[in-house]
Amino acid sequence: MNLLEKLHSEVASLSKSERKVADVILADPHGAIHKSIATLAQLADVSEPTVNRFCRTLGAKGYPDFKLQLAQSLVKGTPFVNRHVEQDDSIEDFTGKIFESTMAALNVTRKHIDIETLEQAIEALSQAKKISFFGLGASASVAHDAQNKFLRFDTPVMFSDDVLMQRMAAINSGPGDVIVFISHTGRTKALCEIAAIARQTKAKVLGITAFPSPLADECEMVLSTQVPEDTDVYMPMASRIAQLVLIDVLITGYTLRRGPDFRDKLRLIKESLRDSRFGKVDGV
Amino acid sequence: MNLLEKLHSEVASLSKSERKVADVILADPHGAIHKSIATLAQLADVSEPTVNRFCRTLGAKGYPDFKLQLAQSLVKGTPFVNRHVEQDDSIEDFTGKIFESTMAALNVTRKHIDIETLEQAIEALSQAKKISFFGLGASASVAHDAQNKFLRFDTPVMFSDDVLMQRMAAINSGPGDVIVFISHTGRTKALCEIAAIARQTKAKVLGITAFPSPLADECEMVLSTQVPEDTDVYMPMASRIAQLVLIDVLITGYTLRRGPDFRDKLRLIKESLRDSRFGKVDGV
DNA sequence: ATTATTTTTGTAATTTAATTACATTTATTG
DNA sequence: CAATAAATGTAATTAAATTACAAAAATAAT
Repeated sequence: MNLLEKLHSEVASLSKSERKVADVILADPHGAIHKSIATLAQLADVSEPTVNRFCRTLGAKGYPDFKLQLAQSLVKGTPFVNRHVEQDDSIEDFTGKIFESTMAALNVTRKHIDIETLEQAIEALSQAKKISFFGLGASASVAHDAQNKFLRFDTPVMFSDDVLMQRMAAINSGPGDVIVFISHTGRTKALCEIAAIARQTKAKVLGITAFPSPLADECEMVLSTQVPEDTDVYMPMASRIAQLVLIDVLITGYTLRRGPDFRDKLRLIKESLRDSRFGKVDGV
Repeated sequence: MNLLEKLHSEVASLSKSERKVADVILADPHGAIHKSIATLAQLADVSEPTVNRFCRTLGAKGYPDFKLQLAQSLVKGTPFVNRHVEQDDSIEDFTGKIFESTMAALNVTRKHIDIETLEQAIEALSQAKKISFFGLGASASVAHDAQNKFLRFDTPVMFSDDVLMQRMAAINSGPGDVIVFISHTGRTKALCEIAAIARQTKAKVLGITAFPSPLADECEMVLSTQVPEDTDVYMPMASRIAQLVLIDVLITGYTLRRGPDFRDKLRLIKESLRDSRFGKVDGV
């Protein structure tokens, strides 16, 4: 709870003089942060120590600290809150909510990311003989995207959103191969079975999925993207974005691990794409 | 521009002693807001007036005002800064940078989003006889994802990452159809040509792409996702995320526009997927 | 109702912090 | 290598915040 909210909720329990101070501040919080304790005391018609005590009552160390906290609580935005879309939202409303929820999801994912697993995953990828990305439904496009990124390197990479193909590929994998399973829920039966098969071949199995979940159990390494989401009515949105950003992180780690000479190759690929574009070359 | 950003961008133009002050603050901005001018001067090994002058250089009224502004710019946890990944970054470092850059990109996109175009686009989609999503390379997976989302409704939807297929589909489109072109650069020649063809058929052409750009010129409606990015060495990451979130916004608008009875259908689809999963049903 | 006790508030003194004026040093240029 | 301008520091001044204590108000108990 920030200071301003606290102030609102505690005015009732303040003493008479302290409430006078609170009133002056609440009337113009933005102005208050530039007032000295003397000015504020005068405006509230109380003594300076009263203002000081008031600050301490609100949990601040003193008047300057109080102003600091007040200033911080006045910063507008209150972003990163996962608010649900309502039927009568205006376009601005739900657009803002979606962007904010997505950012909130990214924030949560970043905070809970397991660096150790990430390190293992990057290590495994950079030493892989072959890399595969498997996903179904909405997660298929995430897997597709991952393949697209890794296609720029010289390690063989495949992607599939077909259960039979995935099963066959899993059976034919072996030590040194990395198979990445992508799933929002981690509960898709077909994918769990395939992950189990893949593990028996001693291939490295990485899950980008919910934890805990049946799929996570089958994986050697798990990067968790569990994000609280309103999945009842709408479809997974924010969690899929989190998955994609995780893949961005993986590929960045992979690129860095492979060293600078590798980056020259990337530049070559970019140049080879130039002819298909109008002027000013850029990424795809 | 908040104080912290300003500080970052102006360190270069500061004098030697002032830069020492800046360094101390940048090393621990959160700590700085609780230091007195004397402590800070001591840490930076400069005199107190130097700190004071430093504050004025940054546009503050004095030291207390500077602290106030600094406190405010620290509220969001210092995200939203587009910092580049460096060769010797640790995993924590570049992970943080990627997440932050992505969030920064989303923030920029949200701010610059054209609500009017968005409204037109949602209107067009909800009345479409057929919806197509076209993209190439990395943007193909974005288009793929969009198709996946719209497949849950009763409007015919297609996706293609094949230039010939796209061309044929464009020729066979007509009034009432909506074709969405997705491209990071907006400079892919093949896609521009197809967009031009599509327009001649009187189909509604929506671009999710950079503006201004050759592709944007061919589109009736453009949702811009131009994001400053380090595209020289690595591949487009943040801008693709912005495109995906825009699609989330479009589909949310579409769903809301179609009304509550429509949402029951969504629930039916979800239930039909239940059998393919272990326990606790959820989105895909 | 009145006194004792606690709580609240204010006055004045003290301490701490920030700023100003001016001197000195350091860099810059002809 | 002067001469000038810019940058930095010292010391004095002013402003701000806090503390200690006393007075007043409110509450409780007899």
